[in-house]
Order: sequence, then structure tokens, then C-alpha cells
Amino acid sequence: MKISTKGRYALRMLLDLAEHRNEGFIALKDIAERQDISKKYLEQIVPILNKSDILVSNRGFQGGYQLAQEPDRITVGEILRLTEGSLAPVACLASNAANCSRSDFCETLPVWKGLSDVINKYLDGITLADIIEQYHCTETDNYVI
Amino acid sequence: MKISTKGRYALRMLLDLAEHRNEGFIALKDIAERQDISKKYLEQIVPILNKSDILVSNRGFQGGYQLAQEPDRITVGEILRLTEGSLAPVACLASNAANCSRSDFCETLPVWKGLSDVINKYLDGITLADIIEQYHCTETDNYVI
DNA sequence: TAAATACATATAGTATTAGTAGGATATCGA
DNA sequence: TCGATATCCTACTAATACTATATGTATTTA
Repeated sequence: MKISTKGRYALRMLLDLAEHRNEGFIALKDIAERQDISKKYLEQIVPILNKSDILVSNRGFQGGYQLAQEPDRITVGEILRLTEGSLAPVACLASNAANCSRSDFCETLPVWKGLSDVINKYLDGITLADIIEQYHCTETDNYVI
Repeated sequence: MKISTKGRYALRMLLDLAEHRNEGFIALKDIAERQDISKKYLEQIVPILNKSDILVSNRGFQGGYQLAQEPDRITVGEILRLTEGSLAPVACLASNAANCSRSDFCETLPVWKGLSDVINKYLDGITLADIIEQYHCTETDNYVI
């Protein structure tokens, strides 16, 4: 029941982009250095994000990445669903799930369904802008739905 | 971000015990057959639960397992924390976590902390009795906090 | 053209998951 | 006491996922 490095690094990368969003295209090299993440590994994560319209990229000299939307329009749920594949806590609830033979009489399915809803609802309620704002606040409370 | 078979099977085993709690000690063999889970694999999961006071076991002829508490006293959160090790969505929040060097200035930590709280709160709000009651209801809504 | 950068693909070690398998040990009923 | 039944213990294994590293190609701008 863990978020993988793919999801965590993607979030940190996009946060980094959000905080430098007035500096033109940001090279992956800079993000990798600031966040202390292998650039090569980030290169593997970027295409996942690039398929959606979260990122805009520019190749060549002084190329790099920019956010395609304002930080208050990008939610953590959106990022993690892309990178983790699915936020469903059991395979039978994932969008690409083969139909489980037990699903018709499974007592536990509603529990997992409810858990999935709670997780998605919480993460969809947090934007990149929320995280940055909270970080520069003295307030250290958690996010609430 | 998945609950493993250990946690899912443990929950189904305890639900089975809850539903047969007036029949004395229940043999693992019977649970394994009813739930269609390998008995040998269940034998591996049981000791984890047996360390806490969720289960009472009886060896020998006509031995087996019983719930040590009423089904409305046993929560899903309790079961899953035992079998999954921890329900923390990131390693640095697990109880046995080595201190992460980034934790002092990590922007994302509050997000994970909040997610962890939401998950634990939801799962601690559901008991075995809740699941059984809901299953025998026509109502198919999800659990709510 | 040269340098910097994104993009693509292949490889690989390590850890975790999800079991199997076999036997040892304890306990109960007859 | 004996044997049946059941829990308990310890390895072993195949498959998969995780977490990268390595190498090379395409593209852009100065």
C-alpha cells in the first residue's frame, strides 16, 4: 500500500516546475539537481506525464519543460493516477481490471470501493498551488477535504 | 498502491469466522475451502493475526479458530495494519521508518500525512459487523465516514 | 556547425509478492 | 496411550514490480 517513486518524483518535478514557472522552459537537468533525483530516471517518468496535457516540452538548446496549466488547475490525484496507473487499492477496481469471479457476491468489495473513493476524493482536492501555498505558511496542519 | 493478498485474505478469513462464530472452533481447512484460498498460505497469515488478541486458537482434534472479540469490536484498519505492516502510503511515515533526510523541508510530506490520516480514519470506521450487516442489506451504497 | 537538450529503447540488479512443499509439534477424543 | 487432527515452523521458488543505469537518436538554437 505504497505510492511508488514514479508518483512521488512526478509530483516533486511538477512542483518544481510550478515554482519556476516564470523562467521559461526548465531543463530536466536543473530539476534533477534541485530535487536530487536521477535525471535518467526522470526521463523515464516524463513521457507518462507528457501524454496528457499537464506538460509542454521544447527540444533542443535551452529547451525543457513548462506546466501546460496553472498550478491551481493541476491536482495531485491527476498526477498520481497517471504515474501509478491507478489509485485503486485492489486490482478488481482498476479501470483495466479483468472481471473478478467473486465480484457478484464479494463481501469486501464495498469496503475497497469506499476506500478508493476516499483516496481519490482527498487527492483530487489538492492542487499544486495548495501545496506551495501551504509550504510558505507557518501553519503546519494537514490538508483537509 | 495496492492492498496485498495477505491483507485481503486475512479480512476474508476473519469475516468467515465472524459469520460462523456460534459453531465453536472453526478449522482452517473449512475456511480455506469456503473462501477458496490455499490452506497452506492461510497458515502463513494466521500467526500474524494470532500475535494480537483478535484470534483464539485451539489445537488438536476438532480444534481451530475463533474470534477473540465480538465482530463489532474488530476494525478493518486493525486487521490491515497487522497484515500489511503499515497503512502509510510512503515509507517515511511508517512507524519503523528511518528518518528521511528531506523531511525537514519536504513540501510533499503534508500531502502524504493527510492521505495516511484519511485512509486510517476510513478503515478504522468499519468493523466486521458493519460489513456483514451491509452485505445482508439490499442497500448497496458505500461506507461513509 | 556545435552544443545542449529532449526523446527512445534496452538492460539489469534488487526486492517484493504470492504462493508451494515438507515436516515438526501440540492437543484432543476414544 | 494412540492416532487423528490441527497448528506451527522453515525453506524454497517462480513471477512480477521497482528502481534505476546505459547507450544512442532526434531536434533546436546560438
